[in-house]
Amino acid sequence: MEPSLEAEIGRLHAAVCSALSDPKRIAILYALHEGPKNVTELTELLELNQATTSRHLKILRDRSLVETQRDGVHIYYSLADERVIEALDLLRGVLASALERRKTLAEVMTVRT
Amino acid sequence: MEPSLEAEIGRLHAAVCSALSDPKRIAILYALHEGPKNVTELTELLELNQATTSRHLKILRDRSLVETQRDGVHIYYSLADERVIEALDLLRGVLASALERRKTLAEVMTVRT
DNA sequence: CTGATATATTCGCATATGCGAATATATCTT
DNA sequence: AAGATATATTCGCATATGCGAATATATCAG
Repeated sequence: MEPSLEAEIGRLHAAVCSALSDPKRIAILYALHEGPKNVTELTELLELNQATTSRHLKILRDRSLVETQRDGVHIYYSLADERVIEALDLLRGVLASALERRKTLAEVMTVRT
Repeated sequence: MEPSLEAEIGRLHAAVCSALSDPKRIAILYALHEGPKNVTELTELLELNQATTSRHLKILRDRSLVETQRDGVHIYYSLADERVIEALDLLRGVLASALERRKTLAEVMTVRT
C-alpha cells in the first residue's frame, strides 16, 4: 500500500514551499542571488547567529535549493535554481498587490468617517 | 523605533510563502485555478474535514490569496491572483529538476556498486 | 601533532501549526 | 419563529519549527 505518488509529490512540493516560509531563508536566497557566499559572510550580512545560519542552510540544501562548494576551510553556497528567485519575485508581487488593495480600501473608509 | 519597514516586508513575504507550505492548501489553490468553488465542494473534492477546509481557507484569505463571494447560503472562493499558480508551477519545476538530479546520481552510484 | 578558524550538530525550551470534535453563526425556507 | 444547511470558530492535543548556547567536526598552518 504505497501512499499515492500524487500525495507524495504534493508533500514534496509543500516541502519546497515551506523552505521559503521564513524571512531569514528568503533573505539568504536573495543574497545568494547576488553571487555565492560562505557561511561567515552570510552570517555577518544577515546579522544571524552562526548556528542559525547553518541550520537554515541545511534546510535549503536538503530541499536542493542551494548547492555547496568547498574551498579550503570555507564552504561556498550558491543558488541551485534561479527559478526560486522568480517564484519569490512573483509572490512579492502578489503581496504588493494585496497591500495596495487594502490601502485603497482603508483610504476609502477613512474618507467616509 | 518602528521595526524597519524592510524587515516587516520580509515577514509579510514569508507569510505569503508559508501559506503555500501545506499540501492541502496547495491542492486548494490548484482546485480554485480550475474555477470558483464553495467550501462543501472543496471539502469533498479534496477529502478534507469541513473544519480543516475552513481553517485552510481562512489562512489563504488572511494573506489575500483567495477571495470570497457569497451566494445565498454558499460562499464561493476564487483565486485572488493567478501569479500564485505561476509561482507554484515554477517551484514544482524546481522540485522536478532536483529529483531528476538525484535520480541520475542514484543511477550512477548503483552502476558502480 | 597542535592550535586556530570555519562549519555543522545537538540540546532544551518556547512558540507555531495542523487536526478532529464540538459548538457557534449565518442564511434560507416554511 | 423553527428547522435545515453552509460555513466559521473554539478547544485540546500532538507534532513541527526556530532559537541560542554548547559542543562536535573538518581543514589548514606551523
